[in-house]
Amino acid sequence: MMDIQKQKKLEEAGWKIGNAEDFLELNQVESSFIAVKIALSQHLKARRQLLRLTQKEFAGMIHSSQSRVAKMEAGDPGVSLDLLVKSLLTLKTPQEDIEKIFP
Amino acid sequence: MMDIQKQKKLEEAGWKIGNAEDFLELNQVESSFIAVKIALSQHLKARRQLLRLTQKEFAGMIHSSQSRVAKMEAGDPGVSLDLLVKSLLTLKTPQEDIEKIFP
DNA sequence: GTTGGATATGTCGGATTTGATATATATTGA
DNA sequence: TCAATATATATCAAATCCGACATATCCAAC
Repeated sequence: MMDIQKQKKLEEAGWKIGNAEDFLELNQVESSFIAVKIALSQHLKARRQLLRLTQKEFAGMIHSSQSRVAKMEAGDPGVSLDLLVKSLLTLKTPQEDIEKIFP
Repeated sequence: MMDIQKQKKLEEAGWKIGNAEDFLELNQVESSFIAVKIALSQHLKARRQLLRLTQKEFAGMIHSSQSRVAKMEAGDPGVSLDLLVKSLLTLKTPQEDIEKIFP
C-alpha cells in the first residue's frame, strides 16, 4: 500500500507521483518502478565500493562523469533505468543480485 | 561471444554497436544490454497477447500510443528500458518471468 | 585546522526518448 | 472478395536524460 506519508517523502526528493485523478493502478506501477530504481542504485553503490573504485574511476569505465555517478547512487529521479542497468552490467553484478529486485 | 554476423544483424535492425576502438568490455556490456531489451520486448508481446489486449487498448493503460507499443514489441532501439519495465509492471508480469532475463 | 581527495549538488546545451499523428500493411471474419 | 480491425512504419515537436563543468560539502591524514 502506498500511504500518503511515503508519497510526500518521495515528492520532496524530487519524484513526480501521479495525481489523484490517475488510476490507482498506475500509481502502484509508479511506486513499484521507483522502488526498483532505488534498489538498483543501492546495489550499484555497494558493488562499486566492493570493487574499491572511486566514482570518478567508475565514471570513466562507463564513459560518464563523476557527478552522474553520484546522482545514480543518490537515486536521483533524472537517471534512467537504462543507465543503471548498463552500469550494473559493467560491474558484472551477479544475476542473483539483480533477480531479487523486481517486485 | 559476440560474433560479427550477429553484430551485423543488430546493426541492420538499427542498433548502434560501438566500433572497434571501444573497449571490448564495453561491447560485451552493450550486447548484453541489447539482449535484455529484446527479451523484455518479447515477454511484453507475449503477455499482452495472453491477456487478449490490442496494442491500442494496452497503449491506453500506460498512457502511450499504439505506435509506441508496436515499437516496443518490435525491439526498436529507440525504446527505453524504463518504458519496457513500466509496461511489464502494468501487466503484472510475474517476477519469475523477469528474473530469468538478466544475464 | 589545513590540505587533498572523494562525493554531493546545481546548471546547461545537446542528444535521445516521448506521445501524437498520419499512413501503409497485415489479419480477420462475413 | 471485401470491409473492418489490428499492427507496422515514418515523422515531428515537446519532454526527458545525457555528459560536462563548476562548485560546495564531507572526511581523513597530517
